[in-house]
Amino acid sequence: MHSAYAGEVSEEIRSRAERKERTRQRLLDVTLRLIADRSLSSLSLREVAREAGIVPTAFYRHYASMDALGVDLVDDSMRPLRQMIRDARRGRTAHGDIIVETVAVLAKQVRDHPDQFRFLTRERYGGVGPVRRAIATELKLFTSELTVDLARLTTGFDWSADDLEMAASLMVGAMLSTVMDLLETDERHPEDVHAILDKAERQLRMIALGMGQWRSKP
Amino acid sequence: MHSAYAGEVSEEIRSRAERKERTRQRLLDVTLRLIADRSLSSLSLREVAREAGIVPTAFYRHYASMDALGVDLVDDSMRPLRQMIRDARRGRTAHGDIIVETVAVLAKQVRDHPDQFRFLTRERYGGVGPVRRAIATELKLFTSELTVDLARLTTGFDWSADDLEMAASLMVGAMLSTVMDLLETDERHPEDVHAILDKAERQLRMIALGMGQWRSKP
DNA sequence: TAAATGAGTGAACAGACGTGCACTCAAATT
DNA sequence: AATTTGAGTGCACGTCTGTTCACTCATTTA
Repeated sequence: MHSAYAGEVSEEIRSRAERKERTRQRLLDVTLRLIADRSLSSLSLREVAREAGIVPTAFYRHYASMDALGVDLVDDSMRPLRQMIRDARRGRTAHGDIIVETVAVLAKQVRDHPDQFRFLTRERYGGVGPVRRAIATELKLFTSELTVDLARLTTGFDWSADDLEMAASLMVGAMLSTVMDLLETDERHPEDVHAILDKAERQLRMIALGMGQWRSKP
Repeated sequence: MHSAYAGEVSEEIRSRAERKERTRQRLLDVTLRLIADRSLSSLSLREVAREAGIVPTAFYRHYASMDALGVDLVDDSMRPLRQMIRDARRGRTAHGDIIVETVAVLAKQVRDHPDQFRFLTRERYGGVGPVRRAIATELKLFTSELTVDLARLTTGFDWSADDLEMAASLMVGAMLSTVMDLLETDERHPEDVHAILDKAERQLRMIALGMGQWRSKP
């Protein structure tokens, strides 16, 4: 619980700005941890402050409200998703099945950052206005990244921009469903996880088959 | 606001059980209305009671907690979805495009029962445990209904049960995404609604194309 | 007709909440 | 070395919460 050498293991903190940043990060971390099985709106400012080891009023030195913290948390939680795109693109250049690689990357990111993904999927529609809009914006960005990738894969088939976006959002939707299924699965049942990932692969493969047959309206 | 003839327009209520049922229904109605832009967990028992015109303690005559009310509300909100299946099946027997009919039915149900759909999509992942599980159960039922329909349409192509379920859940996912998009769209912009429905049609059509190419593993 | 039932009342409680205000006291600035 | 800054403190407030308890009184039951 407490290491006698903790103070010597971690770097010394002298700067005031640095201390503030630490506290801010701590606020984000405990919030993410606390909403593992509840919604952000059911979380009180006092509870977050208490868990972060500061007095309620000190919270205001960092955020004007819990909503503001929530919006900030969206940025923070999007990092694993952005990393996912980079990893997936790297996997693409290597030999092997694109779909298998993509699902594998997805599974790894969800396994490594469950709280972030839980927050995003939970608050995507269930959250309060500002948070919901922030997530919608980021996911639209994510979808348009995928649209770019799809455009590269469909050169010569004259897909319309609208159809590319349609296909991309279908894929993103399937992937988000997969994420939520993964998060609701007890990780001590590896066969369940495998079934979910297998289903995700088949779904993406079926969409790919559909794309192969698709012809955009002129 | 108040009609002088209100008492004469509606039926007289004498039975006690009937009065209780009215109050219960009123609790469900005001709850559905109040969470139009918030989550169920951010709603207080007192607020619901106040809006329903009863004293807080009278709430307990109907439900042991807000969670219990939430679970009951899932049943209530599922009615439009069940109606949707029936309507879609009826549309199927008539001449015309299955997909166009299905999307039209979906659009109509969402337009007629926005609060119910909002509740379901909001609390599906964002909600508290019991409500989330209740919704998951009902949606699984919905998906298996669709699986049955798909089985009928794919006779002779020896699809495995697993693959049928995979395709059905892909479709359900696309439809739920459509629902959420519809709910977030200002209904005073009919062209936005049209764009969303058009996208939904194309997505379902693309899945259908994929299914045409699909061969289940033996 | 008399008794039992049960939906709804009203006061009271202990606890949690958000936020205002005056404060401390290192670190940063001058 | 003297001054300013600002993250974090401690207290106080008014409000809202869930839940308890003893109650009323119309409807139902016996």
